[in-house]
Amino acid sequence: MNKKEKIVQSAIQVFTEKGVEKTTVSHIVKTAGIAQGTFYLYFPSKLSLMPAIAEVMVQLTLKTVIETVDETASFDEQLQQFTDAIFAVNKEHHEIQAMIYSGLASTEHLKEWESVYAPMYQWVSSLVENGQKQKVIRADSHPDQLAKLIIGLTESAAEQIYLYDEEFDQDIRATEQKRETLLFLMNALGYTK
Amino acid sequence: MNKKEKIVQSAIQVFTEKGVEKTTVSHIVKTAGIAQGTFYLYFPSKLSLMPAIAEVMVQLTLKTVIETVDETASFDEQLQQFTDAIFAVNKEHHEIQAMIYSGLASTEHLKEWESVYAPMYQWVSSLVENGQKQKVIRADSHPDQLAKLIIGLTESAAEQIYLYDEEFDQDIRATEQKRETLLFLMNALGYTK
Amino acid sequence: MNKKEKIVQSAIQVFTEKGVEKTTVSHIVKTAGIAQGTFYLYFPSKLSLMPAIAEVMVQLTLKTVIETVDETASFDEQLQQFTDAIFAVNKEHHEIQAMIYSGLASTEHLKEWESVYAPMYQWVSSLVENGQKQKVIRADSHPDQLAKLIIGLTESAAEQIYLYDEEFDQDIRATEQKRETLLFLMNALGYTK
Amino acid sequence: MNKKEKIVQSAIQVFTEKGVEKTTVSHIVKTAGIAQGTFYLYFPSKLSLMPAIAEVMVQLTLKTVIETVDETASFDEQLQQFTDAIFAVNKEHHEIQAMIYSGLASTEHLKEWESVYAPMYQWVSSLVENGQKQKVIRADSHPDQLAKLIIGLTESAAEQIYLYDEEFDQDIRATEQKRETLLFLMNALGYTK
DNA sequence: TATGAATGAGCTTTCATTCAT
DNA sequence: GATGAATGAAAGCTCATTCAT
Repeated sequence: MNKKEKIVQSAIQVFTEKGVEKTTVSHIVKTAGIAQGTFYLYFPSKLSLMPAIAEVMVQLTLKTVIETVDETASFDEQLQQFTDAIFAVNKEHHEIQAMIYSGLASTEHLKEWESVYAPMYQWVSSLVENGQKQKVIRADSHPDQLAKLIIGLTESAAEQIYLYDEEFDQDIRATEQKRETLLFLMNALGYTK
Repeated sequence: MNKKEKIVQSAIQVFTEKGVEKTTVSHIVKTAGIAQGTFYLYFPSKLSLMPAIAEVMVQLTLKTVIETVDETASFDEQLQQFTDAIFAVNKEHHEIQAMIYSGLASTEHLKEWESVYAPMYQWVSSLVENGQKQKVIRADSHPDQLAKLIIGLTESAAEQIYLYDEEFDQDIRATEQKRETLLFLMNALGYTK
Repeated sequence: MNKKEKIVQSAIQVFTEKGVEKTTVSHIVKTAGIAQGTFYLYFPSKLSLMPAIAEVMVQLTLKTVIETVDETASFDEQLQQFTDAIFAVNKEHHEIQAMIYSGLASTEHLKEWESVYAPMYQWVSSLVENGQKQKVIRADSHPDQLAKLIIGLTESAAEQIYLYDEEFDQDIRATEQKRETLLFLMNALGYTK
Repeated sequence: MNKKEKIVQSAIQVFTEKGVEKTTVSHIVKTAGIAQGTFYLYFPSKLSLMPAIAEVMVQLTLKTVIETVDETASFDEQLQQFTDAIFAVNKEHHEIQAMIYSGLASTEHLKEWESVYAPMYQWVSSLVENGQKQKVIRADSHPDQLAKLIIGLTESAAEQIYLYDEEFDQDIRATEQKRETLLFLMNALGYTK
């Protein structure tokens, strides 16, 4: 792994462990095992890290989604696998989600958000398009529009469990929330097999 | 207005104007017209402001929702007015949303989130319950569950426009997004008039 | 007890519990059960407390000495009782000793030191004078001079045990130190029965 | 001189000039000619300076003692030179003495006191041991015990002059106090030539 | 007398960034 | 490229003191 990747990985790790507000460049470089100054060879500032982290996180999420979803399965099965994947990533990295929000929001890197998140949108958009082609879901909305709403809904549903909920009985509530989210989604898409 | 309220109001104002990262206690107290030390009479630290701000924002959102929604209107009209209200608040205060996320997430005040957001959940839950009683929406999900998903979906839809999108053509895209969100919601709830 | 005395007593208590550096006027008035502003009705500033505390402490020490020493006993017995008394007070209030040092030293109240400490010096001076009159100790030094050295020696001996030593085996080391101090003193005074 | 030494030296200087209560880290770093942040590279807090200062002061005292005392002189001459040295250091740095007391006392660094003061105790203990070997002083007390008492007595005697006394006629009273202290000491040690 | 909320100067401390090596 | 000691602006926070009640 090269130094730049190492910095991003360490940053994700430290943010996850210590939280956003309390993470410093010093912590990150210590975890990465490099010198303070080396950081600035790869990133012009601390804030410029954020898009890189967001990108890695989106890639990780997309990778998890692709690995979890069986392309040969039916649409409803694929949608269920998709929500499972989103919930799984969120469970592991819920701290980072908040960081991406605030990190991107407080910089001038907002414009990069769309391009960073694009592959994820695209994947879901394709899923929706297939469903429409198979005529198992409604076709009166554009796949891109539906993709946005599906992703927003599923991630916020996961956050409600993993970011704000107490840990007690978390798994049970997660299962319930996933079931409800899927039911909600299927209805929203007008699914009929 | 007492000093504590003044601090929270000023904090919201400054955060909205200057952004999260660049706001300091010093800015807040200057805006509030009080002394630096007075801040610490009411809040033990800077981070402990966050739950108070979140509470005010949720109250403001709920107030906007209540004012916007016509209680005598039909369910579908009420749902549309609800999404309008959420989008309107988000347009005005999108910076604060990110702050609440990161502020709450980075402190140990997460447990307060549920109680802070409770009135909002309750309101939507009642709306859903009415819809179910009128038999215009499906009743195979609990109103509380649906409320969570409705709020999550609508707010994430609004954020996609106001937090991350460019300002160019924002209103047009907002209108479109609202329309799609409402359509999505109506389907998700199995609405039939 | 009037308010002024209450302030001094509370100050001594808080200094003993929390240490010098960490004691605030706020702590003192809370312990005294009075309002913040009331403090300044009795003392013009925080530092002006120090001489009052010193005075009380010296009075307390003298009171302990007078109560402990049997006036009808022989000189060597009285000297032993004196060291016992000094060690006893020091054990109880060692924190205050350091405070008096630094508190008086860092103010412009040093001149008051002599008058505050005068009764103590006088008492020991009388003891010495009696010893000289009874011809059990040497008379080639002035009683006042000897009194100063006796007090300085005994207090520093006590401090070595109670201020800086670890608490483990403290009583044993205190006993030993007292014995050595007394032997040292008796020789220093040229005691012969 | 490295930065750490520079900080300690400057701290001693500023404490001596401005007094304990009024010295700030800001003053110290200005005197040292370094940046504010550099201070915290070497000392985690302001209070953690105290043991380092104490150590330097003890070293300085010991250095003065060693330079002043003629090793080839007789025991009584050496003892006189020792008291001269202690009084000389105290005259120069009486402010620091109070600071060491309060600084060490108000922190959790008390345990370090013994190790900081150890070389001084050792030196006097050796002096005493030599006296005992030459049979010019009594040998019924352990040299370490006597060393403690000698140092405590001499320093408290010096403090009585330089810390609390007025400056008027200070030299005369110092001379007198030194003479009395030496006489006291010689008797205490049972000196016979 | 007594109060205690309010003050604000100034403290300690932090940490993103730089630069000589 | 890599280092890490040094920087210093600026942050969070404290607390002796004041004053309207």
